[in-house]
Amino acid sequence: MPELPEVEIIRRELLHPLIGERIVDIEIYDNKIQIPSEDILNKVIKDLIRKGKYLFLIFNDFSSLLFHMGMTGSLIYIQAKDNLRFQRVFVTLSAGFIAFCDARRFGKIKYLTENERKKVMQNLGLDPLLSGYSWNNFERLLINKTLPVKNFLMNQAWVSGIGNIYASEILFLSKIHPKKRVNDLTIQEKKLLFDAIPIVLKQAIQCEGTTIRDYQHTDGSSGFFQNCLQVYDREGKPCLACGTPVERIKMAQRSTYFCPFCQKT
DNA sequence: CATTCATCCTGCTGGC
DNA sequence: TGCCAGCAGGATGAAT
Repeated sequence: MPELPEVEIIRRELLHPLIGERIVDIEIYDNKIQIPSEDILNKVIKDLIRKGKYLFLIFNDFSSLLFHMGMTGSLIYIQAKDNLRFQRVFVTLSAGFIAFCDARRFGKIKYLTENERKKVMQNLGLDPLLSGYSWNNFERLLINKTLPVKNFLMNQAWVSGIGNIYASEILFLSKIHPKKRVNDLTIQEKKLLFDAIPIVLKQAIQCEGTTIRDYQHTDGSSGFFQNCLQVYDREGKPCLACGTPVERIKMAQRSTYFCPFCQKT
C-alpha cells in the first residue's frame, strides 16, 4: 500500500513524538515477524529516516529497526494501551505506544546493525526526494534497458519509492504510454519523466497521501490525494485533459491506467 | 545478464 | 440475502 509519499508522511508525523523515546516493551502477534527483544529493549530512538518505501528507526547505538508497510501495513501512534484491528506488533515507549497493523501480512519489521542498514539502503535505487536525484544519475539508469517504462519505474533497485498508483500518475503527467520501452524514449520524454517523478510525489505529500482503501495516517485518518488522481482507478472515466475514456491494462500482474489519446506509444 | 512470472497473505467488493 | 471469483498502495526468488 504505502508508496514513498505515504511513508514520508508517517516519518514526519512520528519524528517528534518518537525522538528521545526509550523502548520499554515489544509484543509480537505474528510469527513471520522476528525481533529479539534484547536487541532493542531500553534503546533510545535517535532519528527516523526513510529511503524509498523503507523507514528506519535509528537507535542511540546506531542499530535500527527497519519497517516496510507492504500492501496494507500502518503505524499507529497512541497514548493508551489498546488492541487494534490487524495488530501485529505493539511497542511500548517511555511515553506513548506504537502499533503496527497489517491485514495482509506483507509488511516487514527487522532489527539491523548499522552495517546491515547501510547495505539495505545501498541496494535501494535513487530516491526522487533525496540528494543524488540528478539528471545525470537518472539518465544513466535508462541506458540499455528494454523493458516497459512502467516496469522500470516500479523496480526499487533503480528508482526507489514509486509503486503502482504513482507509476500510472507519473506517466500520465509525462504523457508517456506505460508500455513504451525505456530505450525507445526520446530525450524529451526522458526529461519529462525525470521532472514528473518528484512533482507527483511532492503533490501527493502535500495532499497527505492517497487513501483508496487501507492507507491511514499515524492517528488513523485518511489522505486526500485520491481526489487528485488523474488516471489511477478511473477506468472508463473521461481523461481530465481530453475526455477520452481512461483505459486499464495489466502489466506485470498489476492494473495500469492511462489515457490512450494523451499517452501515445 | 535482463526480464517476466508465480507466490506469499487476508479482507473486501461486486456480480450473480 | 448469500456466496464466491477477483481484486488489492509490494517484494521476492525461480524460471525463461
